[in-house]
Amino acid sequence: LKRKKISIVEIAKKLKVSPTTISFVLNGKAKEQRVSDKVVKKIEAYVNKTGYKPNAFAQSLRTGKSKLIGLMIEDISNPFFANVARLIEDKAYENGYRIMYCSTHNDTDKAKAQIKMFRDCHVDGYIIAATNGIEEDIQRLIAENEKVVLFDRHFDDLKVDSVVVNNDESCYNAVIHFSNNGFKNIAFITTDQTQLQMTDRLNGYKKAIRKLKRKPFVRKINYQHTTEKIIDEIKIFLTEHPVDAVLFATNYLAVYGLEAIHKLKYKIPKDLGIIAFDDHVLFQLYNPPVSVIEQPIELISDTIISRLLAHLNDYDDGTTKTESTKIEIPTALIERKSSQTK
Amino acid sequence: LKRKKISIVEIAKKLKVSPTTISFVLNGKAKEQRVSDKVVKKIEAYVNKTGYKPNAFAQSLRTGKSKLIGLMIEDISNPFFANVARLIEDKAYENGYRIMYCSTHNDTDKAKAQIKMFRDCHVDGYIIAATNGIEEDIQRLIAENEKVVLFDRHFDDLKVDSVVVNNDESCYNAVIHFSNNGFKNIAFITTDQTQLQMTDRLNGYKKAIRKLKRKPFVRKINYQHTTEKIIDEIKIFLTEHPVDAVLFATNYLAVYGLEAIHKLKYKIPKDLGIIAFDDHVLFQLYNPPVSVIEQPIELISDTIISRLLAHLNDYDDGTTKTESTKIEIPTALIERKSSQTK
DNA sequence: CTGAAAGCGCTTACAG
DNA sequence: CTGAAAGCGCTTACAG
Repeated sequence: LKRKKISIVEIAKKLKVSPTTISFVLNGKAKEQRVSDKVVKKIEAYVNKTGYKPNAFAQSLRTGKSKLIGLMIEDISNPFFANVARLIEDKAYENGYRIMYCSTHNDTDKAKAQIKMFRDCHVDGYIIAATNGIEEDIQRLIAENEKVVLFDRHFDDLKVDSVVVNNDESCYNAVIHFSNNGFKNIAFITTDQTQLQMTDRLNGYKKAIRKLKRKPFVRKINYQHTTEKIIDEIKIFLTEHPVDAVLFATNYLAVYGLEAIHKLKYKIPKDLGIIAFDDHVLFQLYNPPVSVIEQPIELISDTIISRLLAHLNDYDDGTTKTESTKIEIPTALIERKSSQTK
Repeated sequence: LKRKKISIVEIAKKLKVSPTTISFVLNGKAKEQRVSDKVVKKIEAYVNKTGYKPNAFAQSLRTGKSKLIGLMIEDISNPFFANVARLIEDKAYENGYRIMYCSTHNDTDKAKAQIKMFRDCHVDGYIIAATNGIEEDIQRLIAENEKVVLFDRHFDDLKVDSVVVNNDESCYNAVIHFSNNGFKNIAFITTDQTQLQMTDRLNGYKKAIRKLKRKPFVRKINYQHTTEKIIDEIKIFLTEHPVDAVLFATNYLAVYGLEAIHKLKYKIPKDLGIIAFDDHVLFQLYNPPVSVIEQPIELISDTIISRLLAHLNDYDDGTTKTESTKIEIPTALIERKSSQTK
């Protein structure tokens, strides 16, 4: 019942040429193999007419390449990851690659299982927003000469491509911006996760506070807690400390923070200035609009996929070998109403 | 450099059995083929020790099955679709299937291209939240005996499994709930899209309004407009009509609506009652919390995947043939503060 | 109870 | 310029 797919051998018979010749034409080796123009035309005409597509399983089995890229992110419902995923997918497609997704929700076991899964699927390359505890697994991939690009988070002592933003400097600048706008007691609300990108953000905050000779106010929230509990914790923190500005280390913490502030009936920015790390559709809609440290998603995505493609092409050449490197991309501080002069 | 994957033939040599026997054991046909216990134990021990996984490309090439399901949704950043996707993926995994995603963003051309793409990838089954204009493409899949389950939207005259909620009745009930809580002039804000699930929602609203002998207030918003424009349009609609309650046909319209209401400085529910179709994390956080028509995501996901698996198993049997049917799943009206007695 | 052999649909050295 | 043949790693009739 199922429509039988036509094979290269059947086309060969019909066109009275060999499968070899067809394969050459299909893979752009017509010139190289000096296939006659007449034959090329004949084959191309037939393929266009019938819409013949080679069986990808047979190709992968034969060549050992899957034309598949494994993309591991934290959470597809986070707009940052959703957008990066979409942009990477588009660019990958243009280059003949397909994407296999997965979300880890910061679960180390899930991440480890997923890497195994990618391996079992013979992906040609890996793009990974790492969780804690998978350093060894990534180390193993590299040792086996797999093509890997990390992003959003990186490991300091791993010889691997990584694409990150300048977390440290971004937070430093945000605190200075608060200060320039008259805010004095500037707090930092972050998660209790020990991933490098989070500790970098904290370090940037601390550095600025030291520079300003101010008192630091840091609250680390347990990410596992329920929404309600997180909101409560932020409320309590804000009432117990004499702060007049808050830098939130992630967009979701800021969403919860806005709710806490609303419940406390604090006015933004009069009672409390706000900046969030990472944009969110709400921050533009909110009243007043919320200032953010914006990550340049397109540049990040382009950089990731370009690096990976470079490595993937290495493999074909055998001669060249792209060096692995850490690429730091600058953020932009979008100054909306929530952090303007009191 | 790349770690060479071990093959079934090499294992066969090492274990001094035939590849056939290993294949039987791996595919659970040991009993059926009366492979001796001793040999089964030997093979299983080796497989567990080495973590051998058969090459999926070779399997697919040989069997003609990919163990892949194509999942087409509107937008992965919409929490409804994100959650459905995650639940379906989990259930599919348990049954040995992997998922290939794509988002259509309601673009007919993209949807058509994606169906082709799924075909080229030899997916065993299709789960589709249809856009307009792909009725023929789905019709063609069915004609070719592909396994298809539609969800969220359906086509009336297509003989295909579809899993939808009772859009009509849900909106009817929401309007009646407004009325029972003392709201009189109840508006419906929806999109200008003509998909069946949207027109069903409108019909439910109209039916209730007729039943209540009230005046209908309907505003259809162009979904292509910018966020700012949509908010403006809602503001204008609310000021120009004497309404005291609004039922929003989608969660995103309600998010924009809340912003419009905020700008108008209307109090909820005193000045305006609110109900949204489909939940959203904000609606629980909002002050006051927003009543919603909740779609039972887990039941929906389970139903979709169960139906598809049933069809997929049909194919193996050859004898049974699961009948296609439309399954309507009831929603629940979550009564939060925003629609309570004025 | 077990194994040798064919074949899924490609690509690629190799021969001419 | 073109084609016959081997082989990627499986599964499955078939033979014993």
